[in-house]
Amino acid sequence: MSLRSALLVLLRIAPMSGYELQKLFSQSVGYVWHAPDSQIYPELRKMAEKGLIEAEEQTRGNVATRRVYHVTDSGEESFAEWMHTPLKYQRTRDAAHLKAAYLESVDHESRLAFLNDHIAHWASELQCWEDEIAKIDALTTPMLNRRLEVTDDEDREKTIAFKRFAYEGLAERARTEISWAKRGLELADRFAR
Amino acid sequence: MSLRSALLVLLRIAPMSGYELQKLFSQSVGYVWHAPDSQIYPELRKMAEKGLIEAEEQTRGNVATRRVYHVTDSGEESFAEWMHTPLKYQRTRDAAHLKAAYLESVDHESRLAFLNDHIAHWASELQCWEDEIAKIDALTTPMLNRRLEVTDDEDREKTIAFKRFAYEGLAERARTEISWAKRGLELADRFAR
DNA sequence: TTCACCATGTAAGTTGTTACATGATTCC
DNA sequence: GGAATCATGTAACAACTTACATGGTGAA
Repeated sequence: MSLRSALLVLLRIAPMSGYELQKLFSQSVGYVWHAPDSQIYPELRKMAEKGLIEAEEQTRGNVATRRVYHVTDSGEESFAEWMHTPLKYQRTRDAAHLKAAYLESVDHESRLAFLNDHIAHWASELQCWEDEIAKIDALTTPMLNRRLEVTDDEDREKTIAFKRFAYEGLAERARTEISWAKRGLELADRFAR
Repeated sequence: MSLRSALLVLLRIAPMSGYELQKLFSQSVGYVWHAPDSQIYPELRKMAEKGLIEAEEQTRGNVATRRVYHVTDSGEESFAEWMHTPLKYQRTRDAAHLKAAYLESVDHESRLAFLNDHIAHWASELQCWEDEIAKIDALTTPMLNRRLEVTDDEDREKTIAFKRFAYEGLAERARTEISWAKRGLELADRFAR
């Protein structure tokens, strides 16, 4: 049910269409949660059926319509419930570490390729999160600013602080992965002929 | 297809039945990869159909049978191919960080509960990996020892080193999550009344 | 004989991926 | 007129979860 929570979270910030949600999911927010449009539209329909959100149908031009969803009271309740419910931590499924455990069975070049890929992947994620943190500090995040507009003065610092905290955690994880893989490169060099 | 790879990896160490694989998946190995029996048995069947593994049927007592699978040449090839193929890093879906970003919307106690849960979860994972590393160092890991038995002397150090390296990465990640959540506790205290 | 463990599955449902499908609007 | 973007979906499949279902073996 976490796609539902992710959608609720975003719609709470501002009413949006499926298309806009999908765009967010393929940009910065997408690095925390991602879903393709084929999953978003049906889920929005289901949420509307359950009364968690409501659609306001807008006509674009003469024919096209767009559905802008907003969170209902029942949706707010559902969000609060999710926030108060302990997370189910599911079992790890970590292909990278599984592979790493068997690197002795491949040649030096393949080891380097694997480790450099790992570094490149996490470096790009890190970049994304550092950018996001910089934007939070500069107050140039559109989504955060929209949220702050409807936030009491006294709660603004808190809102910003936890947002930053979340992204810091993601950045730290990326750094951990990078430094691990770099140590792997050193290890690989030790076993190179 | 990574369940397939995980099964191949384990069967390469030693021929095993589905039951034994399932037990490994719910013990130490299960912290790198996990799958329930309902997924394992059908997958083994499919792999046997494709010729990646072969079953040796053993009768237990008078009636029961157990199928001990071993990796075929074709399975070895498939393993090698997997090792040489770049990983597809899929998009993050991280409920913990998603929730963390909205901690300002709940009360102090709920914040503490969330963060302490996070710490407890990762502390238990960390414990598991540190134990595993200690066992690797003491050469008391049954699976690793089985692998070492069929490994050339010159490759043993390498085999041990990469295994340790993999678990170190998992341990470091757990430590990162714990220290992040601890900073979260400090942050929560700052906003407590 | 009862309990822990060995052993193998099916079934239904949810979630996520990939590919396909369509058409409108806006700006250059 | 064409390209980028807006906008909404369906279909098929793959992966994973949860619950159910069955029965044998071995040791106290």
